Amino acid sequence: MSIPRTSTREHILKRATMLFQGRGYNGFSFKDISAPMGIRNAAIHYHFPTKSDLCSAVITRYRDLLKSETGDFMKHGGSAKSQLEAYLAFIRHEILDARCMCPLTNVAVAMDTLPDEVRAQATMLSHDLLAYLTRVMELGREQGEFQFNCAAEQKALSVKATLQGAGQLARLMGPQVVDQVIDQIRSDLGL
Amino acid sequence: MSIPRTSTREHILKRATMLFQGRGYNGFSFKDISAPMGIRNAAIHYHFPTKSDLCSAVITRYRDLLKSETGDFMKHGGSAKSQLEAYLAFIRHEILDARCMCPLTNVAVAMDTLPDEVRAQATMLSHDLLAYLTRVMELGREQGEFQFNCAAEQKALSVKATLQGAGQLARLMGPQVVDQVIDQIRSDLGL
DNA sequence: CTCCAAACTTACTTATAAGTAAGTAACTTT
DNA sequence: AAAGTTACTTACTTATAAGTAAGTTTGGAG
Repeated sequence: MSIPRTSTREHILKRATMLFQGRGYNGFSFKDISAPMGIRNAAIHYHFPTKSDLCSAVITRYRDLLKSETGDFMKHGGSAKSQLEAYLAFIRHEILDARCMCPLTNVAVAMDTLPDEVRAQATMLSHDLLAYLTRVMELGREQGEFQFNCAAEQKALSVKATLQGAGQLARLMGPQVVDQVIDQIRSDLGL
Repeated sequence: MSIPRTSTREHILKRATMLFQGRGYNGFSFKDISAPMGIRNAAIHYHFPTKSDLCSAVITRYRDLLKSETGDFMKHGGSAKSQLEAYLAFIRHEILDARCMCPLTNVAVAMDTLPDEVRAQATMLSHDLLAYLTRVMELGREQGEFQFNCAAEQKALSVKATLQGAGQLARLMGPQVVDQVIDQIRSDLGL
């Protein structure tokens, strides 16, 4: 080889992310990554010994992304409404443009067939995400931007659940579902 | 063989339903059905020539069940609140007791890897379900039981999305998630 | 009693999956 | 310049998947 040695690993991770979030753990194989890249399956095994390692890395990466995007808010607070809108825009983009789902969806579905490590990473992601959304809800209510009368944790859970469902229904019923559901979330928060 | 000839087909369908709703299309094989039943894979192929036929039958069955449970209400109306509660109880049972998801979840996740026939059945199920929930919302508002200020279709969509998400999050974060999310749905309807 | 069809089993094929071992080209260090 | 390390490839193994063809048992109809 000659051209882009260093970026192969990143390339693999990106394709694995698309496939994992787009089809689920059992819905893709190493070939789906290697063939379009013009490499061999063994090259993937070199960077990620097992499929478990590969998919764990996908989720870890997602967690890292989330952490870097929300770290500031988690520490110092800020506008809850703009945080929520940013997260909604991110999810909207993943569903409509990338045509993929939150990793939690894919893990939940295949739960019983997954390696422990993947499950463990997903559990951590779920807690990261819920902690973040809970903080957003909490501060949003304090700041008078959001209105709801239950625990912030419960509201965060409900919002996240609704967004998870939106991704699914969009695939079956069409893209317009996403904005309808997102509007309903806003409306239920008094926005 | 000697014992229960006639019920083999039904037995296969029941196991396939559990597996399909529990692990997704790509998360189980014929062996997962045949081995615990003490039969051979070929026996499954006798009743359902392909995996596509089998999974289509699973969804058709689910649609038939829904139709028979909701047919009366769809034709003559009735108490929307009791209809909603019945549906919530059904979903709650599937998640907590049967530990499985709505077929729509599993189809949506594996969408790009599924046979056309399975996708088609799932699309029909999604419209059946949404039509039903829309009717429930519509009548519930007319009867003064529910309160919301958007189209009944949109509210139904949002409720369904939230329930889909509840099933996923329950697997990752624990069973208590389900009742929290369901309570939030009630609350958002003014119940 | 015989024949026949329903409901299987045995035995097989073909395809694809994840994973491994050994070899190789190129850059890196000493 | 020699030796080692990185990043692969080739070639393979083992397991499992869906699906098929041909044979076998069993209960019932004529």
